[in-house]
Amino acid sequence: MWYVRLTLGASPIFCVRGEMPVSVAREAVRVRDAEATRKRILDAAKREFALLGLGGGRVDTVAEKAKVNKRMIYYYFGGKEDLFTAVVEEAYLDIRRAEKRLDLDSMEPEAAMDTLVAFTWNYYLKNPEFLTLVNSVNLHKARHLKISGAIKKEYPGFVHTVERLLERGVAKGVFRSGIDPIQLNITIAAINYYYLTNRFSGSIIYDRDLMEKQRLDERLQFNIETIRRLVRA
Amino acid sequence: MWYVRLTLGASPIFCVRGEMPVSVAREAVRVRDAEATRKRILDAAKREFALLGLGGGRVDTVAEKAKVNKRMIYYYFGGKEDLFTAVVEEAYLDIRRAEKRLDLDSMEPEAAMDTLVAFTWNYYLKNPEFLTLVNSVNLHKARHLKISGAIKKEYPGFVHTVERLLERGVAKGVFRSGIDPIQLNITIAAINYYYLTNRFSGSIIYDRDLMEKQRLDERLQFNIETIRRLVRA
Amino acid sequence: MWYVRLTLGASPIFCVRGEMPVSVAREAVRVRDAEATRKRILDAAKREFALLGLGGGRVDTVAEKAKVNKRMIYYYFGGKEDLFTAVVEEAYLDIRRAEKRLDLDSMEPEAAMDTLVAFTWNYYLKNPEFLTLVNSVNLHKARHLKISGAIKKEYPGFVHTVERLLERGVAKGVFRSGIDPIQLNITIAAINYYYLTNRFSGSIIYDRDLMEKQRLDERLQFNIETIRRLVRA
Amino acid sequence: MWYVRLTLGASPIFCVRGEMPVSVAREAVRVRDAEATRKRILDAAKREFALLGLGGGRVDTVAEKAKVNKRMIYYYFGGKEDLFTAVVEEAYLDIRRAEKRLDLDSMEPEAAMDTLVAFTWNYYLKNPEFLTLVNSVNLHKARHLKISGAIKKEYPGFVHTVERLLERGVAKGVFRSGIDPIQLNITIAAINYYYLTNRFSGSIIYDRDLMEKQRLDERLQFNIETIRRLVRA
DNA sequence: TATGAATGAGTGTTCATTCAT
DNA sequence: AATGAATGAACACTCATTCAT
Repeated sequence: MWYVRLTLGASPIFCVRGEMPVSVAREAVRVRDAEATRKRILDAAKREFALLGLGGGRVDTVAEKAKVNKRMIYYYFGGKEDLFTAVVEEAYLDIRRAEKRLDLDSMEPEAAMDTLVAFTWNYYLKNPEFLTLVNSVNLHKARHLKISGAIKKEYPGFVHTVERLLERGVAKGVFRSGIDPIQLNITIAAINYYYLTNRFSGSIIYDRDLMEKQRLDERLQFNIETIRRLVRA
Repeated sequence: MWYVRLTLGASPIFCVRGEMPVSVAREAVRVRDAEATRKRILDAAKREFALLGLGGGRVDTVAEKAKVNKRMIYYYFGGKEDLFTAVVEEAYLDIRRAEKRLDLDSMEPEAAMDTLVAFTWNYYLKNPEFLTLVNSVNLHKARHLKISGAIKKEYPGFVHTVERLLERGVAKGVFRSGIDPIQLNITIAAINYYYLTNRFSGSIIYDRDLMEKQRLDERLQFNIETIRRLVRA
Repeated sequence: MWYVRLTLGASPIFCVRGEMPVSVAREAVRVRDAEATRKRILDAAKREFALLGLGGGRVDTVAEKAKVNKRMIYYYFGGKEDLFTAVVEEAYLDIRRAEKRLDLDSMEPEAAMDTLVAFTWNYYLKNPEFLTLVNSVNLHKARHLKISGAIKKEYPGFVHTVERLLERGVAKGVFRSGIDPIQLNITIAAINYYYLTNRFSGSIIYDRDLMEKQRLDERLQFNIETIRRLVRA
Repeated sequence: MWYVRLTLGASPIFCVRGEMPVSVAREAVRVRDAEATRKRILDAAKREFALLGLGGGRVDTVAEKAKVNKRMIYYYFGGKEDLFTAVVEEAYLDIRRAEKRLDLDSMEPEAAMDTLVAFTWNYYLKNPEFLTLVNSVNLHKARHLKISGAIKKEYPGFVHTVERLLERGVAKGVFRSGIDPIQLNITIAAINYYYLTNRFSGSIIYDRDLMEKQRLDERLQFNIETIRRLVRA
């Protein structure tokens, strides 16, 4: 669509519009890439919401960070809350995709368990936005998680993987029986998550820089040991 | 406790105190009371910030909840962030005060350890605002915690208590040696905290109501067991 | 002057301009017009700040007077102080533009000097906002003037004009030599400015309506005479 | 008056009051000095309003500066505008009192005229608050000056002094006749006032520090010369 | 698909002023 | 004469969202 606007000084007088002749369009049209724009918005939003939460995050800032017109956020996502929902969904699917790549089924039970703990630790360490996003989700009572069907489909598979892992360990005689895979799963998440999400208050309370390289390595070992002792026969 | 204060205009002259006779208490009248107003604001703010975070919490709502004029918040606390700081400080001191009352030093090491886990669990369960406040503090990189000197004074004592507890267990031959009290402490907090703070997302992800009475009891037992196995010789 | 702009979406393609045919002008329609909105805000702000000063002027009132949404003031100017800065800059440039049109260089020195005094008087008389704006600027120690580069560029030219005027008068033998053009300039401004800016207190103090037509004419003559006597050989 | 207040914890229960027994009063009573308090408020207010104008000046700040309870301002002056009125009145009377001390009547006309110009210059230079106060008064169309009767009584005397001075000069043959004493008076004020009140914008516009010692001396000489030439026969 | 301009309801904060003692 | 606590209206400024092109 092209426009012809007639203005008197700075005041617009009238305006007509019509179809763009092909020859002009060829030269004038800027490359527009819907999927890339959507992705840029989503990435920017993840950073913004991770940094300031849903309440503190600003639509304007997201638009700036994504280098898109603010209007595009509404075009692609509908509104702030929907954008947040999309960010959360993507974050939850991302970690699940990474977990899938672990292929725990093909490892020995003990090694698989250590691997799972180490993976969780490293994922949280390298994707700290995930932690604050999960906190934000829970601050709002998971209202933004309920909507998403994709997540519900992905997660049972994961619990099942841990269940199989426990069963294989019991069969091999290295894990004790009767451990609830969900409780275990929560505990693995907990010991990694808490240390990192509360690293700021922790560093003050315990008067110790929890993010020093050596401290981090220590913590991972401590957590692996905690889970080993929890599951062993 | 009652007080009699003799003042000349506004200048205090002297003050005595004693037990309140019932007959007078009956007639107690609400008048201007700075300390009570301050407290009402602080309580309302704790609820508001716990519910919506620092970014989402509204000064107007705090004033409404506290039934005070909005201006009073600025009169007593200076501003929103300072109010949040005051809320956080009080929350951290509250849990510390409760911990102190446990008197772990007078218990056998094994019982003391179970007690500590159970106390942590129950405190979080009954004071869920504490969890969201801590999350908010960390979302803002503990900026609001740094200022407070009172907190820094209180906490080393707690770590020391756990340290003594571990030492006593080692001496008795029931705990293994070489456990870092801070790592242990973080783990105890983690396994209780994570389950409760992420109860909403957890209930969806695991398709299980994590807040059912029986589930809660189960989790406490699971956590006690986790720590027992972690520390035992 | 009219413009025809061809745009593809929002991207300008080409633009031509020419004289406006009357028939089209008649149908002129108000549409979205950034420049006009900006101008309306600036005009309203000038009136508001001139009336009540920077401290007393209200952003809300400016928005009302300009018939724009209050948000637009922040959109176009950033904030109250920046708006004031813009108002001040425009006011200073306006008087300079008017001074330029005088073309003192083409007049005989004596006439040019009288003209300059009369111009200053009449400009202040017809643009009383300028006087209060200058007062406001100085109340705030010219903080809002320092920023503007455009003003600094414009003013040396004016001093130079007066300098040339004095030189021509000296050469012609009608003005005495050794007069500092800046001191002269300040005095010309002073005798006109003071009478008008302090017209309210003056009318009370001297118990005389300083703004009566005859009084005003008298004052202009008095001022012309003052400067004549000051510069004459 | 003394008070006995009974409080339960922090909540006040009841309160009685009575006359202070003399023996206690002797020791407890703080010196209270109404006139001194009033003066402190007035001084603080003059500084505040001179600095920020009526719109920008804050009652709180005045109270702080005066080290009195804010309530006292209302007790002594009624309100902000009344306080401003009082400040303005005092400022106008102060300069009149100083002018009176000049005793121009006992000097030769030429010397008296120079003295008047120099006095005006020096008074403005040493009391810059007077200049901004006058500006503020006029910004508000002298609304705060109209009320005051004391001023109206004082000022005619001054005009009369200048009138006599002119007459004496004419009689002596050193001043020309026909000069309006009010116009002269305004001009004397103007050339001193404008330079100083607009010192900030002037220093930028003319790219010259108008407040340098030498510049100030120059200006005074320039002004004396201006008036000499204006009045001389 | 993309954009600059516009909006109304809020958001933290401050103001001059008054109350009760 | 003096004070600390309290108030409501207003303040500058920001928010998520929509309009018109």
